[in-house]
Amino acid sequence: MDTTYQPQNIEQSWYQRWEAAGCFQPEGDGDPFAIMIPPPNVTGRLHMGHGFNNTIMDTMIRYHRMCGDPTLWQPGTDHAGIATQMIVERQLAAEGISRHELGREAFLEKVWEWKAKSGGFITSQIRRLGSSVDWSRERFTMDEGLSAAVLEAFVRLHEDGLIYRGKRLVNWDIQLQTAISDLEVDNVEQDGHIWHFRYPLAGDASTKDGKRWLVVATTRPETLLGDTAVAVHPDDERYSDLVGQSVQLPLTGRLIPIVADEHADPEKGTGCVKITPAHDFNDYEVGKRQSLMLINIFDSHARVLSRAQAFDIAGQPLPGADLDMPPALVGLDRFEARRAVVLEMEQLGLLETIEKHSNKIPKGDRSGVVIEPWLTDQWYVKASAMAEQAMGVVERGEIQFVPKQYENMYFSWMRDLQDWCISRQLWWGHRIPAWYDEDGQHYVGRSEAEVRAAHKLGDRPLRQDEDVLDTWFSSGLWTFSTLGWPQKTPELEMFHPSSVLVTGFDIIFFWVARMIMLSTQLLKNDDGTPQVPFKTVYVHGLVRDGEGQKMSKSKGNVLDPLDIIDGISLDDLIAKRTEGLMQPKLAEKITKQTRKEFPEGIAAYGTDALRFCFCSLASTGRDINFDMKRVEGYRNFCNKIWNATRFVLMNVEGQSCGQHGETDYELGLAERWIISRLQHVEQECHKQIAQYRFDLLAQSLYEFFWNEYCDWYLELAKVSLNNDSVSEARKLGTRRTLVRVLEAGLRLMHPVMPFITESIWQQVAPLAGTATDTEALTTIMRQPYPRPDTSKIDAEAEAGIEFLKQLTIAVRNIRGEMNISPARTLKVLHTGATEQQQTLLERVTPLWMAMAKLESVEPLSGTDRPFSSTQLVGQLEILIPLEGIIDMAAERGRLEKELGRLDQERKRLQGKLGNPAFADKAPAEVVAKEQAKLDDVDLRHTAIQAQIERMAH
RNA sequence: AGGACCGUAGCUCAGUUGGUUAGAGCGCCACGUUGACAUCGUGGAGGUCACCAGUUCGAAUCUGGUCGGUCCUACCA
Repeated sequence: MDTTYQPQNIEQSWYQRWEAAGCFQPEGDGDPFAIMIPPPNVTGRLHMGHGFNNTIMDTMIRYHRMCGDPTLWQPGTDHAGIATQMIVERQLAAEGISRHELGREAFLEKVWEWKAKSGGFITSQIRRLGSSVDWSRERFTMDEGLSAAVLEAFVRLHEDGLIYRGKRLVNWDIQLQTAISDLEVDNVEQDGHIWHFRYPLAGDASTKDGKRWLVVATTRPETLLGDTAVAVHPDDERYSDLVGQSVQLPLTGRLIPIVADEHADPEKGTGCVKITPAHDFNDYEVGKRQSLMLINIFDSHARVLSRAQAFDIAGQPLPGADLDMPPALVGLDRFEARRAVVLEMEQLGLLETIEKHSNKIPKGDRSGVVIEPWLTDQWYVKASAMAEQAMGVVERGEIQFVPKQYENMYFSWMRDLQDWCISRQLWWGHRIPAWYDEDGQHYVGRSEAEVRAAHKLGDRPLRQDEDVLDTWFSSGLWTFSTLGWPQKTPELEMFHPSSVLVTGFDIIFFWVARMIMLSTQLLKNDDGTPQVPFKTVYVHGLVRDGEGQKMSKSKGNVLDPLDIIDGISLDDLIAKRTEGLMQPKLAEKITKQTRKEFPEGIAAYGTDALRFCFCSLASTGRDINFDMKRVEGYRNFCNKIWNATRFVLMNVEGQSCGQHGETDYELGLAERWIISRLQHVEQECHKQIAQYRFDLLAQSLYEFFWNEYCDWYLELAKVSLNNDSVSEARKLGTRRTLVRVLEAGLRLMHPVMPFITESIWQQVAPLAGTATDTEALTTIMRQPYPRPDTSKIDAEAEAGIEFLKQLTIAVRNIRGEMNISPARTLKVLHTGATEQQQTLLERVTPLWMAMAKLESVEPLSGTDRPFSSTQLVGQLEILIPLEGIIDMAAERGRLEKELGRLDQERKRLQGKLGNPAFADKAPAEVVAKEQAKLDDVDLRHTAIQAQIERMAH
């Protein structure tokens, strides 16, 4: 073995061997355990969030597999409709081609080409993370099978009346030329203005204060052209007599009604609101209530139409009511139109004031352009009934959120859920299975043939809907479409509902909620109740950089997990971070910042260290601030494991360590102790995995292996192995324990650190007598996860070694503080041992002498105390004679410092115990505990006081 | 505006049902290499648990408030 841990030498080959041997496929006949991977974008790249997420999932998966459960980790990717189409369009644009020139079919071919080219990238990255997914079951949302599931789901939901088509206001992305859902809109704070306009009253009406106009305020003057009413509050007395009258809409001359509607807030502005139902979501609602006409003034690029289109509130065209737009405005885009309208109004003397105002503007999360509420025909999923069902399963605990607080988030979103717009005006995606006849009637079915047959359409010309479905529609079926639904497959039977979904809170709405709705709607349990997609949702935080900033390309602080695994030079990292920026001028800043953050680039830490780090960060918080120093620390931990193994192997080489079932061994106190500690850590691991506390799992493993096994047991083992007076049976016991505890420890750590544990285990297992050769590949992956054996918990050994540790630390403390060289052996005297301590002391003295490098240990005889530095272990006082060794002043200083500490502690305890309220009301147990503390402090205090006095003479 | 979460050592974070001398890693200081490991060992320094009030014998922990931070939802005509 190398003297240091070199991850690159051990990681790559093992993954291939596992995969080739089929180790990732479900096996066994316990309780099935399944995780469906949140499908990443097929053409995407791995980021830290994936790294984190995969680590958590793989840890659970490997754990359950080792526990013997049939374990499925279902991998796959989604087609990311908008994102992928955008990439390919951009590539075409670079060649000066638009997708429309290419045509739909040729364009889709290009997309498939791109998918073929780049689609394997992310899956190879997942392999590098060590994720033990079942690749033989890999799925893609555009696969035939999953497409069939999408088709079936659409048709069934339509049959159940849960999918409908309608002309409604949608979030229209004018750049991408498609509708998007509410969730794909970001509201961005922006400085703007509010314009106050006069709308002249029609006829001879006037307001109560004698004005011949109403004043309305707006942030979007251009929508004036589409106004179809002015609203006032029903209880607003200022305008009550005007309700039912009209205003004459400037620029168009149209008469529009004054209506009474709760939407108008008398407190705000003048209390009058212009209503543009075809270009504002609130106004649309007013329009529904007041049966107003809808007037659409824009084309799909939000340019003013020459002739605005009128609809009734149901979306039926009112051709007679169409109207010409002011010629000067025709063809202007919405922002040009805004300026033009304001200018015009000003010239007409109808502009009252302009106020500065900051408000939130809806922007498309992909395109970044301002979203236009626009009237279009779209397909919708009805939310209400499904939402109720989806809330029910969570209320009843059929699905549990971990941490529980996310249930609130889920419920609050579900409670006022809008219908989900699922159609997209894209080409890349699942085409909507609807066909139209010449009259515009639509028919939904699994195929054109089915539609024709079902509706007796003969050979009438039909054309299929051009649009595709929202990617999240297919992702929403993921837990069961990947298992073969709508077929009744054995996998579906066995692994659905899946066990746990692991995801960040940021996609609870996008994905989690929709999966729950679609699964409960489409799948039923044997008793007919709705079937959930998973039983638990483990929600983790988002990985941020060391400063707590969100990682993003434009901030230039993204990290690729593979660069932490393999390392990267500063120059390469800068190149990576500044490549393909949306705003090239950021490059300089990013370069500077990266130089500062990683002056040496990033070292190669290996997958296991990174994974251990991710686990250690998986606490319950919402933000995970990633710190490279911690990865380094866990790389060092790997090195520790590596070198401890080297030590064990060196010490058992060529000698028996009980691997052939030998029974002629004896276990000493140290052996019994470490075996006992192993049972504790095993208990802890099961517990922490069960409660999803991977941070505490990591902590337990780290502490056991480093602070107990390495720091103490290995040192104690040296004492046994290097001592001629120790019997061969005891030495055998030591070697046996060294190997077996290591072997169990490797299995314990394997779910978190698959590579190092496997490569070491291959060497250790035969020595522990646990490896079997019955399988094609003998691997730690298929070994049982250690289960604690409580009969091996040994309180006596734990007390003994605990005592030894205290004795040893006491001597080390004196050495440290007195600056006594570790090379110098010391004579130690002791006095005041209780009977129990005396017994223990006798047992551990040989170990103590070796651990603390002592020349002799003897009881203090007579009343003559030599000048000594002293330490107390309970009642036992240990003395290290000072003569010729210690600086008297230093010792005095040390003692006085300790005395001061004890003084304070004594005061605190005396105060507490002297308070009758405490003594009377606190449980006797607690009082006794405090009293014992005080006794101990008193004892120490007296002893140190005495020592100081002795030094004074 | 409403809601959620958070504020613990210089940094990144643990801290179970209230009962510890408030912990870990990193960083810092001192000392230390004839072999498991300097990717190391030993010892040490470092905290008014954001602040205020309350409940309690006892609060980092429970309650209310203040301040600071993050995020979500809604609205801003």
